[in-house]
Amino acid sequence: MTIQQIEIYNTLTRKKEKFVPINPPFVGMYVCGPTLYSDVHIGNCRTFISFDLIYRYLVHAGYKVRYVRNITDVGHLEDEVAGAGEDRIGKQARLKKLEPMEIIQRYAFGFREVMSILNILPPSIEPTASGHIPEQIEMTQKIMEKGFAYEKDGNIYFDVEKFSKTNNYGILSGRNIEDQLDNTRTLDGQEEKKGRLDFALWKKAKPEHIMRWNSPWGIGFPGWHIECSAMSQKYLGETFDIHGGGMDLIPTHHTNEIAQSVGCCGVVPVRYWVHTNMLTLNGQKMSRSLGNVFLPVELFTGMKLAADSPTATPSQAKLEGKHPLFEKAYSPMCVRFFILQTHYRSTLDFSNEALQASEKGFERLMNAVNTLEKLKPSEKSSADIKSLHAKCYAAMNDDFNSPILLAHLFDGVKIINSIHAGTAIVSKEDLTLLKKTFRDFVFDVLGLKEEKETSNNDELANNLMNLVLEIRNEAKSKKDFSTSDKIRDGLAKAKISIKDSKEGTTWEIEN
RNA sequence: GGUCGGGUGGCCGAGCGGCUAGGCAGAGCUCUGCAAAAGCUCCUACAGCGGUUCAAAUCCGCUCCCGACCUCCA
Repeated sequence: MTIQQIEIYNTLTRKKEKFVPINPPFVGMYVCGPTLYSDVHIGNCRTFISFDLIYRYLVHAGYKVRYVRNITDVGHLEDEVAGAGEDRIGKQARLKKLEPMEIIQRYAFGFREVMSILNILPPSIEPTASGHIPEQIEMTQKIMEKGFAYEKDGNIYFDVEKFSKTNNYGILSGRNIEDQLDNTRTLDGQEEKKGRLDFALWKKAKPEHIMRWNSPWGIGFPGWHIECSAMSQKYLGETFDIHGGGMDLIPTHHTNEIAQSVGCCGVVPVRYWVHTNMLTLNGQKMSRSLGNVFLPVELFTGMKLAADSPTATPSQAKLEGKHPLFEKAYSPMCVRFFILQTHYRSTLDFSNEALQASEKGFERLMNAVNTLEKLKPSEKSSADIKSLHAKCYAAMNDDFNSPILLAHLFDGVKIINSIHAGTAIVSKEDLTLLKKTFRDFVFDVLGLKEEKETSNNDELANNLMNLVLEIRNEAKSKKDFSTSDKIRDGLAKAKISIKDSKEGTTWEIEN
């Protein structure tokens, strides 16, 4: 396998660049993972699906990827402004009388289950912030030694204005620091910080704050951005290839990550910054603060999570009633397909209509994948399979353009169906390539998988269906169509659909 | 208010100077006892107004709408 030449859109330069890893064929990729103070919503899932696509393609393209995706579990401040000094995880722990780590464990379990259901591959390393407190303290110390941070009553703040005198603080967001400082918006509780853009590296814990660790500056907990800098550096080095996350992280989280790393080590931490766009609902970003989020389990079932459900983990959630947003349940692979039909840098608006279109499209694609296995080769080909194969790579090489890839695969679907219908032919060699193309791209790269219950593994069902279909075919051959239609209608009521073809009758269970 | 990104056919979504994706829906035809599936054909759009160019959905300017970020958020 030759390594593909990939172009990646780099937020740093605002254009597509040739992807050249620091130490080929090795690639270091860090993606900001979930903050486990609540359940992941489907908007979060979009980001993880996008990076799963990128990870899968890099691996498929021949790279040896170390993919690090963190879990933030130290409890970021919920309401520093009002002086509450209580983190979200700690707050829930008190209210529900649970240990903080008990809550983390539950959300982590649910998160991993949802990832698995969506066929998102686990990263190479999934480090937790709470497991890397010493690294974060050490990094904070280094930043202080370099003079880019100051202490104030047990809190350590990063000095953005000082940093910006020798560095371009807004290099990622494209904002200049004067504009940001001039921002008329006023925030309360800023008196501790020297500058309004300064951010905490370490926070002193109030007595009621449950998640706490010892540090050179007293009992406290790490700031909101330091864990990603510390953990990426630990596992990928001071400078690594790709750093990703949702684009809402650009102006603050990632901007501060760069400042921390540069402030600590004097080198830029990341070569390619990759950002995914948001999932919207009626044109509005799905977010917790807007309250327009829905959960994967609700989408997969079309049901509403019960108010007293102890968890939103799909396998354990308690559901009640139809979800007002969904006309029906949408399967995980339908959702994945829906997301992959849009480029990762575009916003994607959720709607029943769009989801149902994806459902049909996904089914058509998977039917063709199955048909492909039954095709017989001919002497030569009437379609250009090599070109199709090349176009699939070209699409992915162009900034992981999955919608274009799918468009090409659907061209392939037409070819497959035409061959099956006898209006096109393929050579043996081309058929092998066509099969490889579909297997590689549909399963390995796009990460789609068959969801239909393959009836073959249920001997009882198979035997029964064979008998029923045999009776129906006998009736048909006697032109006893009322009997044959009665069988078909009866099966349809039992959610079993059948299709007559030249090779015989096939059946499947509708989802 | 500042910064950034958008407005594409009935819907979803690519493209980002010439070759006018793809999916879904709709119409007709073929196949079929009828369905379903599949094949063929049709429906040909780029917010508005100017400009640059032999050529613009694609570049430039203005206008109108929408969104994101500036405060935790994928």
